Amino acid sequence: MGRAPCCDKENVKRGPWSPEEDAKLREYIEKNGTGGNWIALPQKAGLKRCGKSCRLRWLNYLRPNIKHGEFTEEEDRIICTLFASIGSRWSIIAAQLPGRTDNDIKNYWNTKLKKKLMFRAPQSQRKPSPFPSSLQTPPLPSHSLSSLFKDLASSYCYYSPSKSFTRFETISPVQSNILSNNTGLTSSSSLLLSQESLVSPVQCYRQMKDNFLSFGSEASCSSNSDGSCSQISYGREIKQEDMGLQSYISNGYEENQKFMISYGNNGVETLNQWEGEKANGYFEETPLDDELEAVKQLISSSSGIANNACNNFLTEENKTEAQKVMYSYY
DNA sequence: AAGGACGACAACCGCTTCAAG
DNA sequence: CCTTGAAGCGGTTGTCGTCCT
Repeated sequence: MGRAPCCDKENVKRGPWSPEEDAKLREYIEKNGTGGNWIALPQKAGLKRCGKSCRLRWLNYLRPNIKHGEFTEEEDRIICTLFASIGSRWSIIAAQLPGRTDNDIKNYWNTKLKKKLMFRAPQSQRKPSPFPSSLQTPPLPSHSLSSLFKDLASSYCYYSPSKSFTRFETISPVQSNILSNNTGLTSSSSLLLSQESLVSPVQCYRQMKDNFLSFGSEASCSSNSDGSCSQISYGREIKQEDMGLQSYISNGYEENQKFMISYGNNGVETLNQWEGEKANGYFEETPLDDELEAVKQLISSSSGIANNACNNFLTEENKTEAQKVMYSYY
């Protein structure tokens, strides 16, 4: 037996919303809220629309503080980075872009950003990284976890040059052991993460003081859309939206274990160098041009990185390559 | 000027998730 | 546990405007 339809399709209006309908919906919600029941809302609001349609209209268009129009370069970067990390999970990506809706971002990706990436100049035509080798991604074993962290590190480090970092948490002995045993990283390695670039896509970070985050340390938490941290959870209790990292945490670690902290020789040094260079907007990976070709192929194929990321989060070799290319996009 | 191609984006569809009973 | 139904989500389609021939 199939599910009953959410509304009587014969008697609901479809297609574009008129200004009158918008006004009715806005007025009703501003006065009464959604009441937690979108199905009943259209009738109460005097609209001949499906509840789902009302919800979409409100969330994507009428809701206060919705941002329309051009995406900024910073937003482009966020979208690219997160897409490379988590795939087409637009709602999560949207949560990192205040005022943008998942629909907006999805449309923007499909119509513009994807093409922009596809037609990106090959590396040979881009400016070289000015960073000392110590600041570039250190060599790591070709272990999948290492690749995961390496990629996440390069993306997050790269990608928030405007953020002011003021504090650094060094790795604990416990963390050191875990890193050594599981990722091949040494205790002196550290990972810098900025608040704006890392948050709900993985939702297993711990917010430290002063805009600093460590990744999935003893307490993980889920984030709100404003990036704040409200719900503390541990290891296996992380909810489904944590997806890839959740399964990674569950399978690869004991509960409450700490992991993932920083990169480079030591945190302070890395931080200082970072502070000194961040304004330049560098910090790019240096992929080969054939890697760019790889990501182009992934994008153009129907089973591209989005599907890979969703179906087999952060384990596909080709996605790792795709990430590198995307990170160096700017 | 006509009309076809294309791009942008709003809206819909149908599947999944989740919580309540 | 199981069932049910609302909400959430991502993929797809529809529509409209603009550009090009």
